[in-house]
Amino acid sequence: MPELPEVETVRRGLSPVMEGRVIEHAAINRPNLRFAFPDRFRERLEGQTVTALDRRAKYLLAHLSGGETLLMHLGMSGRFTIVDEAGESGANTPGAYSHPAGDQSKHDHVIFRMSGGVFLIFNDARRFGFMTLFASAGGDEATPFLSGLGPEPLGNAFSPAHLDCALAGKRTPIKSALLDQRVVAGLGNIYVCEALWRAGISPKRLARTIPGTRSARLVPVIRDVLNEAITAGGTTLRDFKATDGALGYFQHSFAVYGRESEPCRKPECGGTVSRLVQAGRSTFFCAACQR
DNA sequence: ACCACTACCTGAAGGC
DNA sequence: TGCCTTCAGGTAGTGG
Repeated sequence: MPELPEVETVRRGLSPVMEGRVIEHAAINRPNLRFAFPDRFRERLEGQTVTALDRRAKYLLAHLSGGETLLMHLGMSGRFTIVDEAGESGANTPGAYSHPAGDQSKHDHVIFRMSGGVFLIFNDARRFGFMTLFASAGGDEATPFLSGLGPEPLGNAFSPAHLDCALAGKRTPIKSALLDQRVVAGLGNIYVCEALWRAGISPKRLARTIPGTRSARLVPVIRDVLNEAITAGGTTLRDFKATDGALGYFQHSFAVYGRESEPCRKPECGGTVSRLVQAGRSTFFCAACQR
């Protein structure tokens, strides 16, 4: 599910039911997701007010009044659902908040009850997601999950000059380099494929051949594709939903992703989309117009 | 230091 | 119907 546009869609959905509210109860239904939850996780969350909900790359960051920040990653299958009304089964009773509606849904691993009676349900079938806490005062350096990240692709620090520098000398294919969160933070498999198609750059080209005119082409199309996807509410491939259940619709705008053996959408190109595997991930591209 | 590859986990989809 | 294989939006860790 979640690359930057999907995470941003989730952030926008959660923001009104998290910011300024207190985490009254936190149900942690298993000891770990991808990693173990931190010590005393529930106790450190309960009673805290969420002062702001931010996104950094594909991470959601809930800043807490007590000086810690809750870091959340959706992995491949993580999703948040907002449930407004508590079920009839005494959700106000301490200990009875495991699931608001009682319809035990598999893989509902973490449930927050916020002040105002709203439940936030984190469901993650594959458990590649994770949550942890770190000291807010330390900033990005306070957690290894953030400390090595490259710039936000929609921010000012992401520029052709930055890309030139980050890609210089790299012998890995540009496709893999753009998936490296140290180069630029937030791209995933879909948007890298789409951006390379827009820039007319072959995914097989070595990263070190990009600096210069190709970087200058790449930076604006990366911004464009992410902005368009955010506007579309992200991409729904099989199960991504916003917190209110809305489906993303950027998948209808794909030029190459998932379109193997279909015609290239570039006018006059006449090529066919092909698929290859790079670093264990599918790459979709048009060999005719991507050089 | 770089880079490629595997592991982590479940579920959906396709072939037989 | 059911069993088997393959594939999936990510990233930490390992080993060459």
